[in-house]
Amino acid sequence: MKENSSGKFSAAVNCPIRQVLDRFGDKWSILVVELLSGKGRLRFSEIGQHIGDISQKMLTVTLRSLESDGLISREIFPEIPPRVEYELTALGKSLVPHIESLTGWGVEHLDAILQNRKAYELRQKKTTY
Amino acid sequence: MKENSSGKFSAAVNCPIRQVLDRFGDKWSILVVELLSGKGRLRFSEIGQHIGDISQKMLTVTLRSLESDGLISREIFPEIPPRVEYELTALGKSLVPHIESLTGWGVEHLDAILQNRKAYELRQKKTTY
DNA sequence: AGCCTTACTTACTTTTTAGTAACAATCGTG
DNA sequence: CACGATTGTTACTAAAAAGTAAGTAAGGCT
Repeated sequence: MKENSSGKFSAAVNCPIRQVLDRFGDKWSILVVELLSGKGRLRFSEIGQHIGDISQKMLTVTLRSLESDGLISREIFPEIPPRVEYELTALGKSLVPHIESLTGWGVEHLDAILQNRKAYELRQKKTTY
Repeated sequence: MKENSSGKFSAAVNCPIRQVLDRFGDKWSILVVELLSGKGRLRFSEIGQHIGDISQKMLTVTLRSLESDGLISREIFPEIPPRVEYELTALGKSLVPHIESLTGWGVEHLDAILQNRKAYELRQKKTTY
């Protein structure tokens, strides 16, 4: 199953969906965007505390890539101990409703999905036996 | 940075956003849903050809998990060689607009993001030097 | 008898992603 | 003069995701 060699893409290779997924398919980016959307402006440690189980390393990595893409801004206060505050840029804010559209669907249909999964498992067991 | 022990979740642990990400953060699921949304009903090999660079294994895995969640249906035709056709269920179809909302944003802002990235790289080089 | 087809499955390897833990920088405080 | 506070970085490790390649089934065709 190889890439087709025509000039056009076969509905998938290098399509915009992939680029969005490559960017937001990671574990923390969308979570940080949503958090900053709800809380406004937060410092490094506050984001970590709100998320609860993110490591310092991944928080740094995630914030850097969001900053690099222009979705959040980073302000350093020259104090000791250091203080750094993050908030969504206009671009970041423009993304929020689209995330919430998706998570809204998730909330609405999560129960149905879990029930489907259970039913599927049962079907598998039956036919295996 | 540990999970907080209060009954409430700190805006993130076990929140719906994570469940959606856990489900659709993989490389192929959303792609398959979008494809079936556009093409209607497709057989296994056709999906593979349209996507272009998915392995048989990952296509099977992806289709199984989508089926298990009730997002797609699977019909086996008892022929030889075998024929199996997939299409979105009502639940799967209900997800499509939300995906397209997100990818629409991606298309609209991808250039800006790429430019931001470039500008960020340059800033890094300057201050490192 | 051997090859073709399609839709898988399985075992194994590689790649990617994330976690852990220790260290750096810097100044105020006890 | 060690310690704490905060925001990181770095090296190393573990785990998850994905890729590769070979095998399976079952009947039709030559």
